[in-house]
Amino acid sequence: MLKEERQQILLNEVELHNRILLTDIAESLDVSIDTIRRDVKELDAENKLKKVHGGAISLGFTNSNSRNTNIYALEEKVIIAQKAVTLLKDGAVIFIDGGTTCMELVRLIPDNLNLTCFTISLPVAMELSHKPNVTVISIGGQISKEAQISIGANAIHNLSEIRVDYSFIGTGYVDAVYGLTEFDWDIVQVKKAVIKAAKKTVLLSISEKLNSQHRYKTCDINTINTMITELEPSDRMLEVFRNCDIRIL
Amino acid sequence: MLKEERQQILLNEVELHNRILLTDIAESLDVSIDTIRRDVKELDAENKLKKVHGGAISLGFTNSNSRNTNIYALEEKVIIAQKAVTLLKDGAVIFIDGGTTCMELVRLIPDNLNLTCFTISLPVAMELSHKPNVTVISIGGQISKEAQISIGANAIHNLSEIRVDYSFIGTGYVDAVYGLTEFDWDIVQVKKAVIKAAKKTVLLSISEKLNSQHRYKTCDINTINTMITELEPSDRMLEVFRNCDIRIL
DNA sequence: ATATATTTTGCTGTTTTTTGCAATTTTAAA
DNA sequence: TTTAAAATTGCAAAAAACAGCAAAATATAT
Repeated sequence: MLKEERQQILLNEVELHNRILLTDIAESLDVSIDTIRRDVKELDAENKLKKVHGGAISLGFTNSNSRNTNIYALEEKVIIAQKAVTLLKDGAVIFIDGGTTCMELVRLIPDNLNLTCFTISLPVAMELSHKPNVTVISIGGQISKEAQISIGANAIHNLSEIRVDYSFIGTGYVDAVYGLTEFDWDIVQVKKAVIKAAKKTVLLSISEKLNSQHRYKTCDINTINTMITELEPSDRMLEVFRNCDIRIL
Repeated sequence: MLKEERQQILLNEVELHNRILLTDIAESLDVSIDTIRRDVKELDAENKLKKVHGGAISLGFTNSNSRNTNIYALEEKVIIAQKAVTLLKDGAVIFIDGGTTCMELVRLIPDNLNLTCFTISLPVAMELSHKPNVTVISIGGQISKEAQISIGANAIHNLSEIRVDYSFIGTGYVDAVYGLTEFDWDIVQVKKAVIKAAKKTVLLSISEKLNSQHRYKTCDINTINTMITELEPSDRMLEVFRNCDIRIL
């Protein structure tokens, strides 16, 4: 295999998942980890990606949620997404939030599934548009440069005029007592509108975010109808949430 | 075997597989590896492929795979985009259409320029969101899978409520007599709304599209205030347009 | 046709690049 | 703090590139 090939595969993987683990790539390409490490170092020097401890992340991703995002959590997010797709019924009308976990959900939507999807996220809309049987409706508004989602009064107004079966949302922080919270005020406002626009709200959150909180509150925990984490529903970490009238997958 | 023959086989292989290994080719053509090495060196010098350690890769290898930049008529589109950026004034409020030519315009927007940009295109919105001093507003609506732009009643309604200084638009076909035309009815409707929303409309079009027409009409040619092609304004191909009260760049 | 020049090709030894390994240092998580 | 994973460094083996040379093939001139 040519070096260029390998590096191209690296870039594709980074672009696809926003992040890679050196060990995973080394194993799947059957080369030593040192080789991958050197490749990543070169690509970083060429400004094609950003090297981080243990892996690499895409450039567009560096400034966005760097502190909020753990490159190791890819597997967890895929597990969550796999659970979430089981909720999708043919012909459903749903909303999909931005964020990497929701993005994994979108990638796992089977090609034969008929859906109508609303979203505020530009990357999600782009990815959805490749699904042949999904009708995509983008919610317009001012674009948040960090999150690449529509925010502001216009987005909220547009959301006020729709009603979907399910909303699949992410959150910055979640806690049984303080509910869903965010770092950013504008994002909270949009999320509130998203929740209001849905008959049922499904929260996708890696366990790492459980029992954490921040400045601004999106909603109480019992506003959420279903919570999906990568943990087993019986995990004792989820005990506090089990008393909140939430279905846990 | 003739040298030219061998080099043509090399190029075909590169085109077909995007990459070749010198050892493989040498073996399958039953010549020494040095010969292949020399061939590749020549072809590289002629810019027919790119020589790398151990083999060769096709010229578009790095670009085409990572970014989906359509290299078709790229040169011309960059020239057009360069002319278009000169129209951008600090603090302007503009609309940018979808399409590869408009995408090039976005890429050339200088980082220090303050702008407010409306767009119906998902890729344009994504690219714009990387510009630090550009406020991006995405016009929502149903997403056209082919064009990756918002179409439909909602998009048109949203456009009806804005008024920008300049609209930069592309078109499928343009003709002095038949005006701007498209293959797709829905896209025509959105473009009409875009033009209505702008004080001045700037058409970006490669010369290849001049004097071509299709089924559905967006607008008359004199609705356009400025037309930008990659040709010199004095080019005789533009003569027919010069009588239409259009500024030609 | 013959001799000469030019190009092409394969071979040899040398240099460079790539890659994997081991020892050590650094980093980050418990 | 402790500990495990990851990064770094130096090194050596293997693969590839390179330069120079000579033989073979082709072209050109006499």
